[in-house]
Amino acid sequence: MATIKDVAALAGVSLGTASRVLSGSSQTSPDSRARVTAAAKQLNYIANGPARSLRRSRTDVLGLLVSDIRNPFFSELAHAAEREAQRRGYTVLLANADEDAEQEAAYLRTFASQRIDGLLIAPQGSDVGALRALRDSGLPLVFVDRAVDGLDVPTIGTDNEDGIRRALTWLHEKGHREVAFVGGPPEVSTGHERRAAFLRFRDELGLSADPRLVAHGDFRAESGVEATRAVLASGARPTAVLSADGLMTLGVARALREEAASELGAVEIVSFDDLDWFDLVSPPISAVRNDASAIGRLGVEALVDVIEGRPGASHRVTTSFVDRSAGGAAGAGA
Amino acid sequence: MATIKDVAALAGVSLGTASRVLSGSSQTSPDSRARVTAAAKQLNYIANGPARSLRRSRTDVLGLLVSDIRNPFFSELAHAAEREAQRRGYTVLLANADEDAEQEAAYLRTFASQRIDGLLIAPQGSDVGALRALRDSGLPLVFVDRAVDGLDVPTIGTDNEDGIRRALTWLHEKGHREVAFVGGPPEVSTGHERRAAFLRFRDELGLSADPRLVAHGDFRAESGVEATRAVLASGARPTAVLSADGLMTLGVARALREEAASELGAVEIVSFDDLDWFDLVSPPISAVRNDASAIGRLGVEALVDVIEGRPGASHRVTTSFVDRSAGGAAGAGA
DNA sequence: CTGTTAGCGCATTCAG
DNA sequence: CTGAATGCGCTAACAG
Repeated sequence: MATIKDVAALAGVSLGTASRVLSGSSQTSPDSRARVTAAAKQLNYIANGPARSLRRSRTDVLGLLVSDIRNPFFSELAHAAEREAQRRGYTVLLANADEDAEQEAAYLRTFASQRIDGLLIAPQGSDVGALRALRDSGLPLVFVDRAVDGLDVPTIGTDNEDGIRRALTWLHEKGHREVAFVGGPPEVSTGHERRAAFLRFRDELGLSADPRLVAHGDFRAESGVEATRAVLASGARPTAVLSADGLMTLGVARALREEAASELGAVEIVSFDDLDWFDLVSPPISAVRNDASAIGRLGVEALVDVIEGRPGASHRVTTSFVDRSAGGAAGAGA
Repeated sequence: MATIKDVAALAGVSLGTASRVLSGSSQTSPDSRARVTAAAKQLNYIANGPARSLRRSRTDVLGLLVSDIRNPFFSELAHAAEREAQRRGYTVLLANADEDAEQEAAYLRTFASQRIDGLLIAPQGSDVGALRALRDSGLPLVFVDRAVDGLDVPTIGTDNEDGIRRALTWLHEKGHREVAFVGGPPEVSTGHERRAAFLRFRDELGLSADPRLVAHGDFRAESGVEATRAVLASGARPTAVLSADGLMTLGVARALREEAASELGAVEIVSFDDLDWFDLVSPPISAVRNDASAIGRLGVEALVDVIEGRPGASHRVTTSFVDRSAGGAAGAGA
């Protein structure tokens, strides 16, 4: 691999001049510019990133630590974050905690060692200490999707309460009174917030407060199956299920399908997170649209702000409701 | 951030000794070991990756450049690759070409600059020159999912011909004669191979050779809609559609659903790539199971082999067929 | 505008 | 087994 020294030699200029031309950091004569550029092209020169990072003490790399890359919500978020980062001159290093606190910790170390310029993270909620240490060590940090109590870090999340309100109001209007809730893990902020909102609006709307209607999983499909089975096994007979996560909705649908074969009628499903196949099942699944792209984009924006010394803004992205029921205006928002 | 110098000073040893203890590269006395370890912990020392990389001229990072991170096939592949890499002591830097040759080229440069130890790539098929240059520059390379002609690089792909054969044989046995094919872009190896296999087995089985039954998209959902509409608009009346990609299958299903409302009966869908919601639509979608996890795993294995000087083995992962039709033994493999 | 020089933090030589 | 010294490739002073 050619180094900048080779380029300088071939161009017949000093190392410093070559560096200035290649990084465009300061004025150079048209002549040197031409010769260095030509030499670089001829040698197929590509700057050595680690050396550059060592010297500049920045990497132009952002880390993105998601909870589960196979969850469409996060792959969408990652995609949007990557686009936005590239637009701003950063590269994104993506890592997957797989809903596992230990892996999260391991990647936190890896990122710290790589000396990334900033980290976008959907925290599992467990190791507040590690996150605080990272933040205190000066690493710009922004939370996406999930928040962590007691840490003053910009957070871009969804307005969970509002989303749940839309879903329950809609169910209530459609006449449902026995609504089951399949929530996420209570130790994760989204799990907790959505559950709290469910309980609150359930009561406000006068829906059944039967505790057997409430279950929770871990944001993975299989747990949606299990939670739904648990609700049904308890003897409760919901007419609708509100699932707090898109992947879990898959499990809910599958579990209801199993049961439908035996005894139950059609149970309505409403999902927090809109997946692209929800219009294809029957009955179609209505959903709270959770804007992963916006969260990814705003997350990068806030992170770059922090990196560049500006205050990073927190956001609560608002949701909309997609009514896919027979009478509903499919795709209608707000 | 504490440096190794700080650690050495606090431990009362020389920089060299501290380095030896921390990297375990050579024998050290129990005494120094204890003191250095303690000092490192006290200072919350995390080695500076760029400096380390510069000195060792390796990064312990593998690049993974996928075609589309929102395609479940690739998020599954990425997940498996990441697990396998971690198991072998590497970190994966994941990037998304978004089915775009220019982005692919941009990330190729970024990776080269980062001096990653090796690259796993699902090539778009276009810039053979850039890939050859990379390979010739000495970067260990392995292709996943897609191959590139004329480049001697280990390739882990699916046995496309076999998969298409399974699908068509099954359709033939179910009595279908008018089978439409929604393929991928012919310039991508998987697009080309699956199309060629379709044509071949279509003729061998004596299925309709009506050219209006063949269309192609770009491996994204929307193109599946368009290709299906095009087939139907041509006046052809397929009784089944074979889609060459999971995301496109989503589009195929959506387009057929639209049409079904107006005039068509139920058209059977078979998909190359099995998505997790295929059992939930009616009629359910049968599929060729394309083992993304195996490809990711074997890809990392081959890449690490190349990095460590061993020859990297190419593989054709075999498929199985998931029969979800009324009479079919759902989940049956082979 | 340009050449020269000094490190960034670390692993690794070379002497002890 | 350890300390001292060297340089990986690059950018950013510092003088001209």
